[in-house]
Amino acid sequence: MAMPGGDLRLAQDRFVAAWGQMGTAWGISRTMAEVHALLYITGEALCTDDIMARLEISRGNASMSLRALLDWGIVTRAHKRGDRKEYFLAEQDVWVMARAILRERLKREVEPLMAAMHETRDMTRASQGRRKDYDDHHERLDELLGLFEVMEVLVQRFVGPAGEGLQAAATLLKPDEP
Amino acid sequence: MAMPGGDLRLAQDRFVAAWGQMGTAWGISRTMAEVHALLYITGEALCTDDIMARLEISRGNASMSLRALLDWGIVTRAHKRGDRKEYFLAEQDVWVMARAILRERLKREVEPLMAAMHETRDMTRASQGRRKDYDDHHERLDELLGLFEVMEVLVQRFVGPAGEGLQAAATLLKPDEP
DNA sequence: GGAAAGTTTCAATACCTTCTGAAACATCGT
DNA sequence: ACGATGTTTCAGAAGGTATTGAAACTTTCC
Repeated sequence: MAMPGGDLRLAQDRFVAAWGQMGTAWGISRTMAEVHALLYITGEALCTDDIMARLEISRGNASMSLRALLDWGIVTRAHKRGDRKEYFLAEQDVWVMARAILRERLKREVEPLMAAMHETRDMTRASQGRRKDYDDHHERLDELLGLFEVMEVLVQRFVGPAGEGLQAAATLLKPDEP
Repeated sequence: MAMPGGDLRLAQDRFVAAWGQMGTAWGISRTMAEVHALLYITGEALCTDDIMARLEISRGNASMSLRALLDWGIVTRAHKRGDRKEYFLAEQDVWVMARAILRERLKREVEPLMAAMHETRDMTRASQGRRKDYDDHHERLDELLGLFEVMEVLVQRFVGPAGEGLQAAATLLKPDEP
């Protein structure tokens, strides 16, 4: 019975805000998350000016965020016939989206950490097997490296190239619950 | 060949720095991550002053970070006989640690988001089935909610109360590779 | 009970990331 | 080739979170 029309926009705004919030909590700039949220929830191809207007952000900010989203592979360029303006479209398959995000974060943040841990371990290799404190140190590093390796395999397996794995695994897991 | 003794400390510092860096990238304060890293990698029970000295941070900061780590359940209090000072010890089982971290973040960041998405969907329920744009909007929200639900189940299943699931799953997955 | 040792809180400050706005740059149509 | 339209970059400003340092509070021991 409410007047229909404005509430869709309100709902979109709510979603954009929530998604933006989540972004900040996970180390993604709020605007970047909001731009993505807007493109996803509208499902439309929007141009930079549309985004600027809707989110009330500057051109520079919009441009930077769009570039980053393109880098992440969760937004693609689109063109409208007879219009040389560039439009942007969010990946609509949430599984593809999740894959892209996980892959990117794994590459950017987890792999450097693992490399650092390996280097850290090498720093004290000379004293290995001669002193308990050094051995304990190595074991702790190895435990952590093991954890990350397993997680990496899991992620790559589920959201890697094949992709449908996650879905299958999830349904496979559910029946076990009472 | 290198003089042994100092290099363990250097290696620990390296690890602390790397872990701290990772923290910031995932929305955890650098200091909190560093305190945790220090406690984990030394494996020792350290008191606030030890941590302050080693990390060169203020008392207030150390206190806040320790409190947060206790809240997360990845650091516990420890007492030394004949010393009324409080010491802190990091959880040494990396699987327990991972479980605690995932559980906490799920609760703090994912669940509020899901709640917001449900609310968002309810905001436009009135127009459901009457206009295509509204229906598309609902479908997009449902897709995303579905993704999060599956991920939640996965995480809860693997790192939930039972705990050893992840390890098993990982070894189960590995053989598939060529 | 009171001094000493330990712990927590909080307003002020520092720091760092994000954002703006404008200028430089690129591309297209005529 | 030139003007018009669209895009990127960047130095400076804004904003927000993390950190400090000191004061308030708590506990323990004599």
